[in-house]
Amino acid sequence: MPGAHEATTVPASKAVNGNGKAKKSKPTVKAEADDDDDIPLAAATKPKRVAKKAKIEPESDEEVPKPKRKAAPRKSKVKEESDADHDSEEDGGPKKRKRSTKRAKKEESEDEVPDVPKKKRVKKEEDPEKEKIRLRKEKEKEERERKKAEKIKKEEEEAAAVFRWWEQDKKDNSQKWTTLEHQGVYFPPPYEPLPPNVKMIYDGKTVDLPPDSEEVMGFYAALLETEHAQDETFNSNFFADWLKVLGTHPPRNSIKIKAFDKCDFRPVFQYFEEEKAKKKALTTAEKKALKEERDKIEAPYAFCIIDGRKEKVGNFRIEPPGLFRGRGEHPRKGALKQRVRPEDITLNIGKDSAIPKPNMPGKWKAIQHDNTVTWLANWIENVNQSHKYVFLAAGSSLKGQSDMAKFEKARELKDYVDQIREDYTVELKSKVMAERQRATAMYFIDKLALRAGNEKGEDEADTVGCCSLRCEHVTLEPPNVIIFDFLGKDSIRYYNNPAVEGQVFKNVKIFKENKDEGDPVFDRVTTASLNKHLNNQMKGLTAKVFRTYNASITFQTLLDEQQEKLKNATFPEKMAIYNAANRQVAILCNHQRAAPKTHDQSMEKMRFKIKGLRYDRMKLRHQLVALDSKQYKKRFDKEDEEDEDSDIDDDWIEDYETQLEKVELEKAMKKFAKDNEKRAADGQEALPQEDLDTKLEGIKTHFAELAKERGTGKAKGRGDAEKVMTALQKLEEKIALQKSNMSEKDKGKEVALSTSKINYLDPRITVAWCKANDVDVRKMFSKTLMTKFPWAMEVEDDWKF
DNA sequence: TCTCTCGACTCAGAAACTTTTAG
DNA sequence: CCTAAAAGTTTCTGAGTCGAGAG
Repeated sequence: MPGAHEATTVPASKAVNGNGKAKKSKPTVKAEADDDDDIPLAAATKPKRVAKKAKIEPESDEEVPKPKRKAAPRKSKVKEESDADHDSEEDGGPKKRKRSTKRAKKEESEDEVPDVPKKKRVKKEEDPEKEKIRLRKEKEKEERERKKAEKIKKEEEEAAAVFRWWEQDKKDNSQKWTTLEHQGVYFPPPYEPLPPNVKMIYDGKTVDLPPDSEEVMGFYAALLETEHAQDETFNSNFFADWLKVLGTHPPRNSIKIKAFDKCDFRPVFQYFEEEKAKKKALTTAEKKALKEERDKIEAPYAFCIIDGRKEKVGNFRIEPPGLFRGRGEHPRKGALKQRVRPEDITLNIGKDSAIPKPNMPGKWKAIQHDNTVTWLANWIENVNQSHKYVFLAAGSSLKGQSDMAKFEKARELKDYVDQIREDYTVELKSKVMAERQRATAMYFIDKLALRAGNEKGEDEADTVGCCSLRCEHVTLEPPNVIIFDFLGKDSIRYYNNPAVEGQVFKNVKIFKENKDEGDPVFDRVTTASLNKHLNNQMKGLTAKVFRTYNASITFQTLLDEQQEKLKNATFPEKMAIYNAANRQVAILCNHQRAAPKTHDQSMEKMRFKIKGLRYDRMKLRHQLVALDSKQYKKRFDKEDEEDEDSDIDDDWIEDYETQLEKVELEKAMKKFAKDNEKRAADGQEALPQEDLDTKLEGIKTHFAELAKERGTGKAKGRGDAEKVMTALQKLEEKIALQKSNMSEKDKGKEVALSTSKINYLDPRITVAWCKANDVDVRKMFSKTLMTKFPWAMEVEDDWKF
């Protein structure tokens, strides 16, 4: 790879290596196009060096994003107080928190149980049956509420129990722990052979496989109706690996498996489906019992003791064997991922800690006591020889610390970013090709939030990032648009056509000259060289810091811009504003998801619903015409109205009304039947049939009237014009809301918000925003996020990124 | 020096599972 | 109120980034 890479870069490399005469390959066309190109080399480099120095002493105070500490005025005190009552937790105040929280917790949890049984005696008059039902319901409701409250209490307790590392002064970071105890890893249960009647078929004959080869066959059978089974690479990798297993574990009924096409895995697939259905059919209680049992077995593995504190372990379950599911065009997808055994695993544990015993036969590969790393166990996976680790959970102190450090580093960039931008803007015109390329790459990383883009091997999917972009990935569209179209991380397509600065456009044009589609755009830049340069500009700065910085600063800015709208907003409105900002960041970072399978369908549903609302609105308008046509004319523009509702024609109305009528008739009948059932159960006489008949007749008459109104532009009024106006108003709002919901939903169908929320948005932005706008943070952060970000929860409402 | 490889960590979307909402 | 579907959350594990050290 490296060799090939070098070989393809001839023209540009010559240009640069020539150093003094670097110019020579460039020429001609563009020389006259950009005059600024001939700044002498010395001049181009010198100011940069000066600038660099200046940067290291952070004397530069003139950055733009200045809205720091005092920017936002305190939000209304009143609100803060009034909503504080339910969470006594949070207003414990910063000072006494440490001691008091723990104690308070205990007390609360103790005296919380007794106050439950209170509803017991209720008037026993009226209908005893009804009374019973009512009682039961109330109890259930109480129960639910109690559970909810308990859950919240528990959560708060857990929160109170976390080690408040962010209040300590942090020191040396190279040592990650002093003592470390843990239970090792949890191996999945051994393979259980299929029941004897479940067999795959080869060339029309059932195959009697021994467990080892049957297991691998089952891995594939389970995927029969997924995309994987349609993939040639996947199939051939699977088949090759399975044949190897079959070599040592051949069918017991001496069938020779040779051709993939002759394999029929369907019976096994069907068996799996049945098992799945059985599992799904279990009652809630049964499922719960199973889960409890599992949790009990796993409990010892779920926590470790680090420096004397109990903390959660992340992925202590060893990955079960299966078929490797690489993303995109991964050449190894479908390969057999073998069962991991104790012999594969190295444990990292404290010197004085007891060595755990594996939960399956075998001995650990090795035991080490390296406290400069954070992992508890590691092994090398057989498909790509990649290292796998067991780490602590996201909410642990170790992870929390580095997470916070990441955001602090990104915030530090605020103080440098202006200078850095200035520098690379100058370097965009550098005579030194390497510098010019680097500056251009930095421009993309900064403006477009591209990833660094390391080199990749032959045995991986062909994806790229900034530094590894190839000519085929960027298309120039004069005067200044660059079209990016490439597969990035996880083979997710990045497509964007930003207008760029003229110099950047020119540069890319130069970089692409005399190269083939498959040649790198930046042949003189590597992620290592780029990061080295960035580190010179700011200690600890790397390409990925820009992504964090840009995501968070964008988010903060967007939220700040919406501040006005938030003043009197309802909760859903606030939520919408927050999510809109979140979405914009996700788009910047190109975080995608597969559109939900049911998306189109649910869009159609919404559209239909809105049309129904518009029908209702039309009827109301027609009522108004009948009641007070002057008022109507005053309020509505006939043209507009007809325009928007042009799809509501008489045919559609007829269909719709027929449908409505049918539904209503059915509803009435159902209700009648149900009422009678109930009465029968209560020993009462059934309602007379004519009750129903009258009702049905009424409905029919109503719809007959509607049918008559069709096309007249008028409708029978109910109530006065005033009332109709009010109803109309409400309906308008409802329609607008539904429409906006629909368009938001559609816009967001392929955008994944979660990735940025978890990894890129400084949680303190959210916490401060929630405090300032009187929103419960738990509405914006799921439980896991809450436990992931304990360090962010105490910022003031005016905190800014 | 510079490049290459290894190791350890963050970040990524899909799948599985759970809770909420709609009908 | 009950069920089914949708929405939301958590788990899973693959795919990146990037520093360090060897050659």
